[in-house]
Amino acid sequence: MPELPEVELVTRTLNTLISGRKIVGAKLIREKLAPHHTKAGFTKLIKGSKVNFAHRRGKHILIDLDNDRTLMVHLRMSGRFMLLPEERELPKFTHAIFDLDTGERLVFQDQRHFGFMRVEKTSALPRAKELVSLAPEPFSDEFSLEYFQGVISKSSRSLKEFLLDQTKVLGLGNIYACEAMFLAKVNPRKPAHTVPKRKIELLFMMISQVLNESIRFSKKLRIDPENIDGSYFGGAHGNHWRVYDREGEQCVECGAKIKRIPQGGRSTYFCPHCQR
DNA sequence: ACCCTCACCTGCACGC
DNA sequence: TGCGTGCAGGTGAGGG
Repeated sequence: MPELPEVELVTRTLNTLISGRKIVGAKLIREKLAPHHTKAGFTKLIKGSKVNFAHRRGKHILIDLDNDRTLMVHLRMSGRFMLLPEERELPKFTHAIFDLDTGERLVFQDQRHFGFMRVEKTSALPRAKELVSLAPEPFSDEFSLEYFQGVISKSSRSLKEFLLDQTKVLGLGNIYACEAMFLAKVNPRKPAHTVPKRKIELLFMMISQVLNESIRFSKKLRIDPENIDGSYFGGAHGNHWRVYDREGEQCVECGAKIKRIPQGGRSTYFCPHCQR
């Protein structure tokens, strides 16, 4: 489910809950969750290590262990972690379990089976194929207006599809892409390279704004360790989307009806009057 | 190198 | 009630 702010929240929560903990047991239940490993190999790489800290790159969660290994995790649509008491029954769709020295279990649960894990040498992380072609982090200096102008002017895809391409712009998903385009008053259907310069600048600022405001919002939330799924925005923030999931409702700016159109097999929500 | 479609899963909300 | 359809906050493979 998560986009960058949600992944950031999950990462921060994991850091609080499990850094410094020893992993006394690791079990891969659904082998396809970590297709690069066998069940036994997965256990061997992790068991007995201690968690140094959790960080992230884009929407990938990176859990550094003290044995020069990093557990890379992508939640995709429905992956989540749960820190459960020892005797608690395992939830449906539990695909991996990490036993901690506290007696608790960190469970990875994923209803749709899209999630992904891989253990990689920490020193080799920068070359990991999942990470190597990702765009710069949106809050880094490298993600500059000049960079953004450069990539947007080379893309002939629709603006919406361009914004979802993690090798061009990192961290947006379907919601924040729609929200950023709405704030910048840009038409999601226009080929990316035809967006006028002034709107590119505005869009660049709005990308930061939507990501930032959600991260700020997430810092006020109290996270349930038994449900670290990053879906808190849906509940607490759910009515605050400006256009996303508001088909047929009135635009908060002009009152026109919000439209939903398919783009790249997914729904784009926008105001046809404001975003021209 | 780019772009497009499909594939990966389950569950839920909807209309008939 | 049941069944079929479309949709869900993501990406990768494989084709052109």
